Amino acid sequence: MERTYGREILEVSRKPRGTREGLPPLPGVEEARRKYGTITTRFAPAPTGALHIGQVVRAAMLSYLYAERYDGRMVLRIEDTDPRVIKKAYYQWILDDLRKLGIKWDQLIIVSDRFERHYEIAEKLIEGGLAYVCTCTADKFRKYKEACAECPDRNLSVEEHLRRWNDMLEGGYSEGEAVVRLKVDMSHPNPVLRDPPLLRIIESTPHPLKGFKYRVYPLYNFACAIEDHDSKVTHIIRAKEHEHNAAVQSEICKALGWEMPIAIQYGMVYLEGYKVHKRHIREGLRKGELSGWDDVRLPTIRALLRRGIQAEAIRRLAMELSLTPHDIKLSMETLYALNRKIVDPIANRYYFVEDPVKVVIEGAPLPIDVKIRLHPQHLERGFREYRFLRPPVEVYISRRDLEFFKEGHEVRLIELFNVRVKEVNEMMIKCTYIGGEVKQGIPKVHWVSEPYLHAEVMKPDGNVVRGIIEFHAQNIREGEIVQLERYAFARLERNEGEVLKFIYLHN
RNA sequence: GCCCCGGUCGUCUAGCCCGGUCAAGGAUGUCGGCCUUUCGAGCCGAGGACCCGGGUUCAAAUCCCGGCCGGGGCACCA
Repeated sequence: MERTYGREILEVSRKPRGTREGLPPLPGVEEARRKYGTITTRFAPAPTGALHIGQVVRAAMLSYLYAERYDGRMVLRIEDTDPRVIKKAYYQWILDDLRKLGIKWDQLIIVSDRFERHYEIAEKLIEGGLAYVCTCTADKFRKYKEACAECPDRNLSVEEHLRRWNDMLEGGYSEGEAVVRLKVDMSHPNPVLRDPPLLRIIESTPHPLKGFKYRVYPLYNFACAIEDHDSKVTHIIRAKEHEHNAAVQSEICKALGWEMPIAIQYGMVYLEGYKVHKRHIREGLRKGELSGWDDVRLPTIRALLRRGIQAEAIRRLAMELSLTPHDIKLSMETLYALNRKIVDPIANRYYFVEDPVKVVIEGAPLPIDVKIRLHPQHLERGFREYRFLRPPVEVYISRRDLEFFKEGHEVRLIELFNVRVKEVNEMMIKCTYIGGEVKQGIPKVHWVSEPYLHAEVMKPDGNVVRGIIEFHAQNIREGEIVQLERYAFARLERNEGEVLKFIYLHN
């Protein structure tokens, strides 16, 4: 008798193997639709600087893509609840950067417009005995927290706390002297749940939008709970640094009888070779080491766009990364690979020669006319045309290609003709013409001839490479991405007439 | 110290919930070849991973326990 251990019947055919098609499903979509009619995601940055790739590629992009996929809504919320760390300019930057990435939102909330609402909720919680005004110093409270002890204020009457709350609003307490806390449990195993703070006083720094109008400001968790609820957010997508915040928000919701949205905390995103902390960036900016938030050395959206990274590449990257819970070390190479495929068909080709070396060719059958395609797969875009009338024929090659120019060796000047190297010295290379037909098996080298233009390419490390570029490059529009053949893809940032200034994209 | 999360090719990811189809798929990078008047794109091929140890089971990448490693949090920041 044969015994089979395998399943005898292949019941359901399982999910297809291999590449995932699009985004994995979001949990709780059907339930959210039943309850709220549609799903709503949100992206809630603080205006503390320019958005960077790590922040955007998941939190922002996936919030948008999921909203789009499920035909839901996306809320963009500016978390401007700490006037000490935010700046006015960044509000607009956030909107601009997101728009350039093709991210569209259905509702924009500036949290500072909503403080009255926050006060209303705070008062409600205090009235219900669910929150209280604590006058411990931060230090002192930390001690209570460590000891799982309640602070004496906690059990004062509701009337007293209401009085204190009023004092907070009216100016009876100064910065640091009072804070509203949610009454949870001072001996909760998770320390963040031991009566977390909800609102605090900031009176010495004017708010960039509201000035000194308010002196009581909500903390992140309180603002999130209220704003997510009021704008009917069903799915929160954020990094796992917020894991414990989800628990706090859940407690706030519970106290208010609200339902907590589904919170998905994805793993940390580390960018290989970058320091993404805003602290580092601000420091570099202050010291003048960085030219701005769009400095090419930075992984900010502004810098990436400036270099020529396409919104579509970031979108594809987001799809690829999705919402996995483990930490990842993201390599820029992955982004470059995606971008390269997008940019390759659009980028016209030009010859750029870094650190030029002169090549003099004798014996060429003049005149010679050559037409070089702007793009190898798109003839319709036209040509770069050249005419050599009188001897000697002179071109420049890149010093990097010097290795091919050994006496007696043959080299093809791409799209021009083949030469044999006669003599190499410090100043120049002398060659003889040996035919125009494409010859296989010999090195092919690009070149630039007179009249040429000067070009500068700013590399990702901030260094500038200088060289010469063909005359036809003056047709490149500012902002256009081209391929400097056998060198790199680059974006023309400025055409200064005599000098073209490029930003290096990737090879 | 306390509270949490996670560990599949170098990297990113599929599979894990519902154990067998997985001697683990895709992408990227690497190497080789083709194509191409680019070191780009495209095409073909190669190499490359289930953290470790127990347990459950006929069968474990998948379930359970322990360990190890990585990460986050313990702000009157977000």
